[in-house]
Order: sequence, then C-alpha cells, then structure tokens
Amino acid sequence: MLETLKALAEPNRLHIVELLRDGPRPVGDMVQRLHLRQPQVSKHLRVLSDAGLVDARVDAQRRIYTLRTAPLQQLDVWLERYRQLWEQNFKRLDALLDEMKTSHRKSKHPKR
Amino acid sequence: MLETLKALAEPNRLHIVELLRDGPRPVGDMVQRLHLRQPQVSKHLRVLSDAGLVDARVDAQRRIYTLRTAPLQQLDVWLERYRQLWEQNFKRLDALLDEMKTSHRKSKHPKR
DNA sequence: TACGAATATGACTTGACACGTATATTCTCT
DNA sequence: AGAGAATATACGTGTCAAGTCATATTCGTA
Repeated sequence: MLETLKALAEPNRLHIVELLRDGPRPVGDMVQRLHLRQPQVSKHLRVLSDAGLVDARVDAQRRIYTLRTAPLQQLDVWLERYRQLWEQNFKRLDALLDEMKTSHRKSKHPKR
Repeated sequence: MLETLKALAEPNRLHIVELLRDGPRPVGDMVQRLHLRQPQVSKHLRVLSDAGLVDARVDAQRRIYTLRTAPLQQLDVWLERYRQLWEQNFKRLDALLDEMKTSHRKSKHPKR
C-alpha cells in the first residue's frame, strides 16, 4: 500500500503508469515519449517493478513492460473505507437541500 | 493528484489521515498516538493542508483538524480509468474458465 | 499582568532519491 | 567471432524532505 503510493508519487513514474495503461511497451518506446535518458527510465521501472506495479517480458534484447493492476486494486479497496465518508456527506447535503426547499414552500426557517 | 499522492506517500502522514477518518482531532491527540514530536506532527499537517487533505478549525489554543475528502474523490476518479482494466481481465478469466469447462465436457482442447 | 498550555515556525543536520555519465550484460545479425 | 542494439547497473553529485531542538505566537486562567 505505502510502497504503491511511494512508487506513484513521482511524476515520471506516474507518467509511465499512464503510458502502460494503453498497453505493454518496450523501454525504448518510453524513453522517447518521456523526456528522460534510458538509465533513468530503467531505474524508475525497477522501482515500479519492486512495487509490483509492472511486469517485464523478455523479447530478444528488449524487455516489454506490462502494467499489473493488483496494487491499484488494493488502492481501490483502501479508498473504499473513505468513499463512505463522502457519500455520507452527499446524503447530508441532500437532506439539507430538501429541508431548504420544504421550509421555502412552508415559509419556515430551516432548523439546526 | 500528484500532490495528493506525494502527501499520502509518507507513513506518518498516511497514519494521520487514517486517524482523521474516525473524526476530527486536535494536534495534541495525534502527537500522543503517533510516536512523533509535536513540531513534526504540525509540519506533516502543513503538508496535508497544502494538499487540501485536511482543514483546521480554531478552538482557543487548539486547532482541530478535519479530513477533507475532495482529493480522495479525485484519486477515486483517477482510479476509475484503471478499474476498467482489471474488470476486463475478470471477463477474460471468466471466458477462459467457461471455455475450460466446455472443452472438458466436450473432451476438446481449448483453442488459442 | 504573569504564566502555562497548545501549536506553529525557523535553523540545522542527515538521509534518501532523482539525475547524469560511464560501463556491464545480453541478444541479433553478418 | 565481432559489431552494434537494447537494457540494466555502479558510482558520484546535488537537491529536497524528515527529524530534532529552540523559539515565537496565541489564548485561557490565576
């Protein structure tokens, strides 16, 4: 979880993840798209790999990297516990709006 | 988005967020729970505040911090684009399992 | 008004990490 | 076997961020 966040909390690595969202890519491809030198891209890929966010398949001299969704699913699960919080707020807002409408119709002041 | 990730990608700050999930708390309360000195907690709260993840309400000398869900909702939206990916994989897996069952019944080999 | 509680901020130190350069490794092709 | 392509790794450097200590600030209370 924390490792996932640390891995994603770096602009270039986040960018790599976004690239891989569209499908697997070799390293050289990413070197071209990001404005980075090859060693740096390899290092970022190492970090992402250690975090379980990518997988490498060997193709001759090239390594084709693929996005692994498992850590993202984990993040999604973690967020679930917070989703309740804002849904709760939506409900409260709905209630408030409803109360305002009602009080308007009845020409009363909303209480609380 | 990136700022949110950077803010969360630090163990103590993540811990603070988890604490605030249960409701607002004054700084001193968090100092006791986390094994951190007061200045450090204040600084982490500063980072979280800059990222829009917390809000402070003044109560005499104390400041009561509250979790703001907006950045987490944003994270949720970002994840949405990846959720499709693993749901796609689930479908593929379903299809494969289905095919295996079928081929077993018909005593055939699954194709491709 | 003086004092203590609660919190924020500044100066400083240290460790981690992103980047660059150079080099090693592995594979293809001639 | 030799050359070159594609990628990974080692090492050095600068920057930034987390931690600590000391101090400032604000407020309640004796």
